[in-house]
Amino acid sequence: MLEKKEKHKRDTGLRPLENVGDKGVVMRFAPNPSGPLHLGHARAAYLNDYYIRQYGGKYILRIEDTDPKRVSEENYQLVLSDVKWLGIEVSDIIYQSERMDIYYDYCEQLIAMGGAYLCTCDAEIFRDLKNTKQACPCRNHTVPENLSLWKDMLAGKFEEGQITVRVKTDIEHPDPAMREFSIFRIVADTPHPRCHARVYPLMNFSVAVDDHLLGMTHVIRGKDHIANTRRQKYIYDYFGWEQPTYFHYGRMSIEDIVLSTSAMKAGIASGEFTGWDDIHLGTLRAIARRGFSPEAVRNAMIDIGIGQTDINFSWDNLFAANKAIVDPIASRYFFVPTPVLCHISGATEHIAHPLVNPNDEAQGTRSLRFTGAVYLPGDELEDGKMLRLKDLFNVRVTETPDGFSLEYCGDSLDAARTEHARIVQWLPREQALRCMLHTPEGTIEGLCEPVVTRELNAVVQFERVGFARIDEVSETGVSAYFAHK
RNA sequence: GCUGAUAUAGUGUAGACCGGCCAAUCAUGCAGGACUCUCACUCCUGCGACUGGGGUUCGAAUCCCCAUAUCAGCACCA
Repeated sequence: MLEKKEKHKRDTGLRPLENVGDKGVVMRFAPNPSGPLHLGHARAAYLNDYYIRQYGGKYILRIEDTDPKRVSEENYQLVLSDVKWLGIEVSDIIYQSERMDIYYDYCEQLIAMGGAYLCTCDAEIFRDLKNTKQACPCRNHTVPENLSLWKDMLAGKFEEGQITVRVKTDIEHPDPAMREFSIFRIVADTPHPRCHARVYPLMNFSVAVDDHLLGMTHVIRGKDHIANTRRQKYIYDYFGWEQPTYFHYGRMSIEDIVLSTSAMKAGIASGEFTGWDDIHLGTLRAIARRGFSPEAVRNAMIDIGIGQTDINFSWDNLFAANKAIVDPIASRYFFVPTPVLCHISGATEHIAHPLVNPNDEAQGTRSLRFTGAVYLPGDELEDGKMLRLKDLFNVRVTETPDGFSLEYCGDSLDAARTEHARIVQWLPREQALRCMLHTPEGTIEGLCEPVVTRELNAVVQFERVGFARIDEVSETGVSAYFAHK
């Protein structure tokens, strides 16, 4: 039994969790609504989701919207719809902006027990003191003084930047990151779309309070939070709470893709990108548009796992994961890139019936009627070569001063095989629809089967070209996005 | 500068906590082959890695130290 478990563990990739309670685990996905979700978010979302599915329990979607400068009404919707696309098992949605009173209350408690003080020092001055392990004068406030300042802060008696609440840690802590960090600030002039606050908790406070109140058993987040975990320990200790079990996964860099929200925003504003779903971006919307399924992203992320090592995200691995999902179900069609119209002499009318999916004959066939002229991929035309038009017949190519002339040379597949003729995709002159195939490297103009129009939003395989998602169809043409080979 | 972490094939990952069964797993990629009316799928074969140096030990990918490289934090962002 144990041996079996060991083996299973390896198959699924992620190591088992310790400290799992009777009711399973409570974990969270906690995005900040400052833009749409991207592949980096997907990793956090799926790693947590993996364990919820494994052990049962609760998966809390916590919207961390305590910085009014970074949130907007539009972004909430983006995040929610992206979460939906991910298909994770969310049991509750919490908005931190609705919990301000809770944070204020706990802050007051923390002040009352001497764990925090109000600091009116200028941020830069404080930083210099902190860097030389010196306490600022505010650290000596008495508890009543602090409580009174806290009330004044809440009452609006200070301007933005004039006062902050700091946790009393250890001003001589060897790690400068641990010394007396801030947990509340004033944001005066930026209204919050969802609450009427002026005093906002900083992440280390709201996260610690919420993780405890919501009963988190395990937290999986990026290693940029390692220091925060240790800072939050001070808060847990003051309140006598027990910290959850943490995992901090490493940095993931992604080649050839724009990931930072600010860079994306700038690019969209300048017109470099068409929008959040521009295929040069690493947003989930872009990934979806290119024809990747959430399951493929999930599998790729679980495969990457939870390690602290910094990694290079590999498109190859995502391609393979997506292919595994899409190949069995994608309908096959002909797409002819850089098409050349060719007349074929010596052939009678034929109707070809290529399989919609060669691995599943039940999906039927499509039919292409040859009446004398076809479009062929320009790259395949070469003087003297025999070509096999897939599911149709063989032709001999001759180069002439004004192009290529093709001559019918039999139906025999065996003949084509013995001559090592390439089997190529083709389209009848009468059954060819304009098709723009967009790839991150550029757009390929071509033609496709007219029935592709019924595949809107589906991923198809253009034979010998690759998988693509049909993004737009009209009577005059099709727009498709290339996923991978 | 200070603090903390990480380092296994081209890429990702297992093994490291509890040293030997690891001349190192699986996937992906690449190369070759079989199958196939797609350069897809499936199948077979092959390629390819323990950052470096010391130490502990009968024995080290695994423990310790140093070096190097990379990353993170040191915000009144998350």
